[in-house]
Amino acid sequence: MKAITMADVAEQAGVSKSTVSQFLNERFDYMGKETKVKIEKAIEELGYSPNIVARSLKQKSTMTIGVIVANILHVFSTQVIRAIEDYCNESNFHIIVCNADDDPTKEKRYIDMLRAKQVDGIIAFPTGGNAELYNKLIKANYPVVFMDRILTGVPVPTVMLDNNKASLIAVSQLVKDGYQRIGMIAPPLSSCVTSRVERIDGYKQALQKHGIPFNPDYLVSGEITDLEVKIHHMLTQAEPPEAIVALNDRVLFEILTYAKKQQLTIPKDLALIGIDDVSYASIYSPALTTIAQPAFQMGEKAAELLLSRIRNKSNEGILDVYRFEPNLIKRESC
Amino acid sequence: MKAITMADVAEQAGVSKSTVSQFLNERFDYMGKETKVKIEKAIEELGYSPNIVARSLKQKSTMTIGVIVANILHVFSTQVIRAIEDYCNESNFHIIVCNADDDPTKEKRYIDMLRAKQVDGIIAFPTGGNAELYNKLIKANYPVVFMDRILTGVPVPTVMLDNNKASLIAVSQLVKDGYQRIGMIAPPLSSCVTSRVERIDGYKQALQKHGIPFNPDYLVSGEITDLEVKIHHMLTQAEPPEAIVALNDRVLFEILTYAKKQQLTIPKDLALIGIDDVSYASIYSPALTTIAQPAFQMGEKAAELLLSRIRNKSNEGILDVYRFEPNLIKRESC
DNA sequence: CTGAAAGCGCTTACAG
DNA sequence: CTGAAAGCGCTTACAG
Repeated sequence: MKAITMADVAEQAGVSKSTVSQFLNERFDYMGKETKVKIEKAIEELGYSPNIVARSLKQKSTMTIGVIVANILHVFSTQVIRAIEDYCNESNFHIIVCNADDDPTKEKRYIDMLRAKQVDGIIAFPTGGNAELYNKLIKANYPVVFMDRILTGVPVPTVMLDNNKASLIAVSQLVKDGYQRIGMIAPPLSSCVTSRVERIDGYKQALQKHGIPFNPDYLVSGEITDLEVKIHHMLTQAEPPEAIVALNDRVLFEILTYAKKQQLTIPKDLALIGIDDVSYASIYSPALTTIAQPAFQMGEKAAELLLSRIRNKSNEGILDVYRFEPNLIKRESC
Repeated sequence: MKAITMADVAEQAGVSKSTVSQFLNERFDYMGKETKVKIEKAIEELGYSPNIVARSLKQKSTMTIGVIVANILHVFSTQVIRAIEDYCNESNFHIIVCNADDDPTKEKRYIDMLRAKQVDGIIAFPTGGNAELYNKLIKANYPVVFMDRILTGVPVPTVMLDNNKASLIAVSQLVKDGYQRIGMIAPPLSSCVTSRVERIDGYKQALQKHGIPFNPDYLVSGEITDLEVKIHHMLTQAEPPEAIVALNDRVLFEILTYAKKQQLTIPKDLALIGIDDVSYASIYSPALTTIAQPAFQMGEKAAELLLSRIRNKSNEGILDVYRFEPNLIKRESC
């Protein structure tokens, strides 16, 4: 584009660069009315727009943050990003979006580059492989907020679903509906994905609470691609579960795929409840009972935490884990 | 974070800033081996990482681009963004994601801010309300690529689905399946959303091609929230359509909601085919026949076009519209 | 009420 | 093979 700079405006208006800068930053306290008008006119005529890179260099603030998710294609991440973007937009921040794909190497590259580009802070779904790096950032008082995953030993404000409760609600609902043989199907359990670990723990605790002994044959976890076989195995044992909690949307999808293929009738042959309110829950037959995460509120909270950290420059009193309530949406699948 | 600058590295290594800069930019042609080692060591010891903002100011390139979508929550946009991000990541670019919500004012604000932040180029789903602004950018030789929408009079490379063909495939499939009374349901038709206009045109042309007269009562369009009433009206007329083409995923959702509520059996009571391959198409009962957009290829193409524009600084020969083939995925709903 | 000057952290001819 | 110097386009004390 054109290369109109502040110097050009200053010349055109017949004032100094300093004065133009004052004008742009709305420091009008001592500015003559005439001066103001002259500058306004010059800006208009030249079509001047300030170079924010130059400002950023001087002010050490870029008004942009980085958001590192596992994969933007996951609906939860998309919703969180949308909420973050809305919040940032109101505060005149922009967001750089990065997909780490649960790969610590990729995550590290992004963190380093974002830092080099001087973004004012980072919101991350951490992979778990860069605890040390994050700790370095924190020690340097760099603003970081985590989402969905807790890294032990990394003291960062973290926004989480109350996963334990989500499982409790799910199991309780199934019990209430008269089921006793309740299973859970889960993705692989790497220990860094806190939400998964917590949901499984919550499932076990909920069973206990209801006086149902935990049966290891009723808990299946594995890569999405292997799940079909494992589900088959689980459901064809001597005394299979009558009801299943799907740990997340992608597991639910696999169960539904299996159910369709085997022509199982839901909930008669198999009752279902899923954590994550999938888009098609209400139009499925039967409509699917789900437990929704308040993704937008969670994203907004993360943005709020980060921006307040950025503005206050302090690390005080916000090293907590913020828990959000899961919402049961009762439909027809159990 | 720490405030280690190139000057610190230079001092520590006992060389000048220039030399450090040469080192960082891998201009090793004339650099002594010893010097190299000294600098490497200094960087390591100090944990130096260059300030890219400073570099950007000097080089007039930020290695970041802006992506303005209508709404990241639309699945197509999410997929396009993911593809763009992947492509950019390979080329060491970052993306700033913006939601314009089909609001020209919001779009303008984003464009202005992105420009001010000196992003190297913009990929947009344009709202249609800022043709003039875009033309200014283009005249200033600023790299812009459009996605999904054509603005007449704005000469920019544009990535599009062959929407006409998508409708043709849909109608032809329905005809082949023995349906003659074929309707289409669509979102509102503001003239700027090219894809919608083209799909409707395509629908009409396809009917003609198959010798079926166009019946205005079989074409319904309106706000998503009003669609249920309109669908009801359409399907309860004397001789209602036996089959329907859903213009996009959101329309399809409304039709399915209606069908479930009215307990219509698909395809017996109503055959369906949807443009956009929705996530639940394969697990729905019956599985839904859809026409998929190659969203990832389209996003990749947009990124490729933009980056090559950025690198070549020329506007030559790429002012075309790039059309992508829709893919029929035949399932059970028609 | 306004301007001259220094500085943010780099890069880049140019000189030697 | 390396360094001094100017400059990218802003902001910010400070002087007047």
